[in-house]
Amino acid sequence: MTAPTKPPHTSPTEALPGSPRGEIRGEHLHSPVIAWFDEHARDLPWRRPEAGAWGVMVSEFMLQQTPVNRVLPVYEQWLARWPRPADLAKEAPGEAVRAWGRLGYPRRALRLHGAAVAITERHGGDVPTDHAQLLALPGIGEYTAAAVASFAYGQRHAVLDTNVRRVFARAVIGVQYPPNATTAAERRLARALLPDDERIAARWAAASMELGALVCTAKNEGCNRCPIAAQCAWRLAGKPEHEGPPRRGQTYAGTDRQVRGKLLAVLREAHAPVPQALLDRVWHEPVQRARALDGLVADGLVEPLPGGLYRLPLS
DNA sequence: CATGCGTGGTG
DNA sequence: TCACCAAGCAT
Repeated sequence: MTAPTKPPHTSPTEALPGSPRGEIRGEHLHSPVIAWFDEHARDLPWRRPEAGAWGVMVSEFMLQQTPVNRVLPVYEQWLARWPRPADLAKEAPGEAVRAWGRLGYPRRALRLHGAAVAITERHGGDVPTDHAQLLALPGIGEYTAAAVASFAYGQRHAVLDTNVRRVFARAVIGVQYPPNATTAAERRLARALLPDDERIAARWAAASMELGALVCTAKNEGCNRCPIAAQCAWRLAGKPEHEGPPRRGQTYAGTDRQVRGKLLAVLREAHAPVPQALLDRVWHEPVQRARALDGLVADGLVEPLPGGLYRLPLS
């Protein structure tokens, strides 16, 4: 459940900026943000009651690094085809990869399939409610475990995604962007800001995330629409620009990732084993091409067959 | 803890 | 145009 070997911190509120006497527990943020959420929350299918925990979990996998608009149609197909974890667990993993389409990072499809198998075997086919059990599933990390427990089951967890981190960085810390990697100080802050009441905490988690997604965006932030603009430390400081080294951008053109994407696209479209010669056409450079294909096989995304044939994995 | 991992939209 | 970005995870 809780992290085992954490040295006792001094005062949990000691390191909170703008919290001279530790009275910052978020009361001045909760009400306006939740009220804003009640008014402006998007009507997303995984937020409807009928989505259930499985719907929430599928959406969270798909939303890991992929925008909502591209997730929506795939999510609908996925839930219609595999309405319960056991339905997906029965399929070959390659079918999950195929149905993933062009969402990107297809290892997520493999992990979601693996999670469905584990849920079927270990949890009687029901998405576990326990945070630690969620965390133990493939493809579920700190964020997703908290998100499923909070959104699907209404539990009280600090849900710290990139949107929330940005909202906290601005509203509380007073800087434009959060650190590259999530820090202990951010986790501490998120826990300190979590409302005591379980139901309100779950609402707060969704609301603060939505605020970061719709208003407190990375670029072109909409302070004029922000319910906590009056209390925002960053805005009050005159919205200073991010200092320090620019965060490393993700190059793509010419990388193995691009080659892997092209190879997998061929295999997704094929419904019979594909000869090597067909895969060779996607990339001119043989060394990189071979490395990319080997990587896909090593990741379990591609299954090699005798005779130089390849397909999406049957097992 | 820095890297690798897809894809398409956008200013 | 092209760099940057979008609800992370595993290693």
